[in-house]
Amino acid sequence: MQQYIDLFKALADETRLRIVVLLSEKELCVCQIEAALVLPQVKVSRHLTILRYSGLVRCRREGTWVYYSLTEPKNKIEENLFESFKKHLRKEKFFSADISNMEECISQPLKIVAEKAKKI
Amino acid sequence: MQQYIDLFKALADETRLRIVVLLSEKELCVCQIEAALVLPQVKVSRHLTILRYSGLVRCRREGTWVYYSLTEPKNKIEENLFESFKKHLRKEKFFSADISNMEECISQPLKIVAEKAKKI
DNA sequence: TTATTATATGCTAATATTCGATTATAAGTA
DNA sequence: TACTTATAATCGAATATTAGCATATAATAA
Repeated sequence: MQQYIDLFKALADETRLRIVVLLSEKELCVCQIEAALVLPQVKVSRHLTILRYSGLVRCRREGTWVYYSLTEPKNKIEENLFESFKKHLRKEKFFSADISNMEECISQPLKIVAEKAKKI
Repeated sequence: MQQYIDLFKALADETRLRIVVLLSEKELCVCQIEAALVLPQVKVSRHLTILRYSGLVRCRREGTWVYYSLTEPKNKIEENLFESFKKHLRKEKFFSADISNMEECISQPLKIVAEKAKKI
C-alpha cells in the first residue's frame, strides 16, 4: 500500500514529473536537467534527492558529473505508468518542449551546458 | 500539465486510493464505503469531496443516499492507470481485503450497512 | 596545497494538507 | 410541523511539503 502512495506522491509535483518524463527518454546528468528544464541547481538537486529516496531514480557518478536514470519498475502499476509516459505524456505540449530542449542540450558538450545552467 | 499533477495528488493519499480502488469495482454509496473501509463518516466524506473536485469521481443522489462512481478517464494516462488498478491493484493483499469487505456490505440492505458504519 | 566546478544538504519561512470536532444541509418519516 | 437519518462543510490545530539562501562535499586541475 505505502509503495503506491509513495509513487503517486513522488509524481505529484511539477518539477519531479518533468524530471521523470525527461529521464524516461534517457539517462541525464544534473546540469543537463537544469538546462533542459530551465530550473536552478538547488531545485533540481533537491527533487532528484526526493526521487532517489522514493526509489524511482538512481544515480552514478562519473568524475564531477552525476548521471541520473530511472530504476526498474517495482510493480505492475509503476511499469504500466512509465510505459504510458513514454507513449503518451511525451507528446503533450509542455513535456515535448522539455524533451526538445533536452535533445538540444545533449548535443552540446557538458561544459557548455553547465555554463548555461549556471546562469539560471 | 496541471491535470496530471492533480491526478497524482488525488491518488497520493491512502484513504483516497482505497476509495478509488473500491469505486473501480462498482458504484457505491457513502455508508457502504465507510463500512467497507472501516473509516469514520467525516473522513470518507471529506476525501470524496476532494476526489469530486479533482474530477475523478461523480455522485448522484437517490433519496437520502448519495452514490459515487468513477468518471470517464480524461486522458490516456488516467485511462491506462485505472485499467491497471482493475487488473493489478485489486489483487494486492490490502486492496483485496477492502474489496471483500465491500462485497459483503453490498449484499446487505443499506440500512444495516449504515447502522454498522455509524459505530465506527 | 589551493582553486574551481558540479552537486548535495541545513536551515527557515511560506504554504499546503490532513484530521477531529462541531455544525449545517437535505431528504424522508411521523 | 418536528424528528431522524445520510451526507457535507466549517474551523482550528497538527503536520508535511516546498522554496531559497547559504554552506558543505567531492572530484579535478593547477
